[in-house]
Amino acid sequence: MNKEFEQQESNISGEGFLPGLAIDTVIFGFHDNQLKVLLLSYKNSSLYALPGGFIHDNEDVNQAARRVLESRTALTNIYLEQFYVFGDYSRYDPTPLKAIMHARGYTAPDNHWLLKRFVSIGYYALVDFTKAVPTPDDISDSCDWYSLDDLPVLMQDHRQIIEKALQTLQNNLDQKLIGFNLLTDEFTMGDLQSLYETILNKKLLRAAFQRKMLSLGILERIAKKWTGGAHKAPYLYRFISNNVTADTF
Amino acid sequence: MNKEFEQQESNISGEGFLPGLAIDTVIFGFHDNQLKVLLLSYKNSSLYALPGGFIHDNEDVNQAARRVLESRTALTNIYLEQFYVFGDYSRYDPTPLKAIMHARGYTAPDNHWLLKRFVSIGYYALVDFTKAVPTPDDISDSCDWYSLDDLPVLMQDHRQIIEKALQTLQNNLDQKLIGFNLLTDEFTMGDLQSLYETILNKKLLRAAFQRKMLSLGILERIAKKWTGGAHKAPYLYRFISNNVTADTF
DNA sequence: CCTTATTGTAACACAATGATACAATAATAA
DNA sequence: TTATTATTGTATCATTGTGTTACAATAAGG
Repeated sequence: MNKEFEQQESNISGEGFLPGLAIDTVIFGFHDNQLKVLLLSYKNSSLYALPGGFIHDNEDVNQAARRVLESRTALTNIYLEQFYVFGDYSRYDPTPLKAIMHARGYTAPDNHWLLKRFVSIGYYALVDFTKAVPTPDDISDSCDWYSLDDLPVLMQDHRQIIEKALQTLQNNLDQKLIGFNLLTDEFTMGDLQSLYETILNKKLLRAAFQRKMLSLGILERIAKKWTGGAHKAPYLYRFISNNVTADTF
Repeated sequence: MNKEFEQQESNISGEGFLPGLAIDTVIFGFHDNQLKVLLLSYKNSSLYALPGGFIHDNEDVNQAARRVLESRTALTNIYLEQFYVFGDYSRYDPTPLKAIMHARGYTAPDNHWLLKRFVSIGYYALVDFTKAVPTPDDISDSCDWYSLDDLPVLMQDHRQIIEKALQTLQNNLDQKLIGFNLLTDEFTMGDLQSLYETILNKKLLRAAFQRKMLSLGILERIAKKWTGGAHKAPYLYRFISNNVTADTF
């Protein structure tokens, strides 16, 4: 697990992995009223990238995505969903990976499996920012949260992947009730509204929002939260429902 | 193009194709108030299958799906959308393809690329039943429409693929306005309602349906249609909008 | 011209949402 | 203690959307 990439690197033919197929995961978190994504930065390189990985030849694709997610966040039972396959030929560009391997002191032969064309299956995950433990993989310097409106320069088409993941999240937010996965277990109505406003990138009417959320019958009102502010204390709520982890099928 | 499979068959290593990656296309049509899908039946076999194919190593994945769609329907400019990647390990079963090749008098070596594990990218398409020209591929006896509620026994997990495509279509029907792609250029409000009822599998109220559709501002009222029935003649409508062909990105 | 079936739409009830208003209430200061 | 302040919870009303019923407007056919 620790020297995973080293094994992949020295495994020139890619034995044990599905060839040409990768997973990229957009892991969303919410903090300081900002939507964040988890990004890796590679050693000896200025490149940032989405957490990703490859699929073992005896492993379900969804399971591989979950493995990637769990190894970068140290969390299990997380909302995770496929959203798009990125398969344009124009994505094919072995130079970044070649550079990474070169920086590691490894010169790959041109027919190395990692330098061939890859099709990437995009997943997005929604995690509790306070619970996730960002964990670099073995070729990364760092694994950290970056605000969506202040992203560093990303490898390949990872920026478009994030953009598309965000669109999917926006589309799904009202239908599937998945926003709660981004909050802590207990939250105020203000927290929830702020989350919705951030994701949808628009202001919502407080009274209507609260009425609608309460009418859904999925919130349990707990206790009051004394914030220290000079005003009425908000209630805390908890999300009540089948703890959907998705994978959809 | 005509001997496409023969080339794939004799090409033991799968040179020129992305390995382990396939496309399956659920092509929907609407006729006789029934939702239909296009299925192939294989020569010397009782197996039915979705139209599918492989991706050339210099071809966009979406383009490959479009190529498959166009070669089975003889249509261009069709609504086509990715909906799910089927990547469970349990899908892996080389026997059907082995049987097909065997029936063709070809005995494949065990390491033949077509007998390895495949991950399949599911697409669905919406076509005008009256315009499509079902066209078998070179290993098929037939390419024909089958009603969704009377499907033959299908290869591998193709039945689940259809089921999932239908769910996606149901979910998208109201949001994206794509149902029109299943009708002829001109249609009555009754045709449209019947289509919606069939896809959603529930009765809709005529007055409310008509009011809503007209309020969307996407229908142009043409002329009246004299059906020969002893009653008021319905108007014909045409769908007005950006002719969305999707691929989404 | 009367019957029949179907279409287009009006009319009303009810539900959902937008918008405004206001009472309730924690802290702080007077 | 009491007034002040900001924020929360919810009532209220207007507007819009949808469910439901009803009915006038026809195309045939007798």
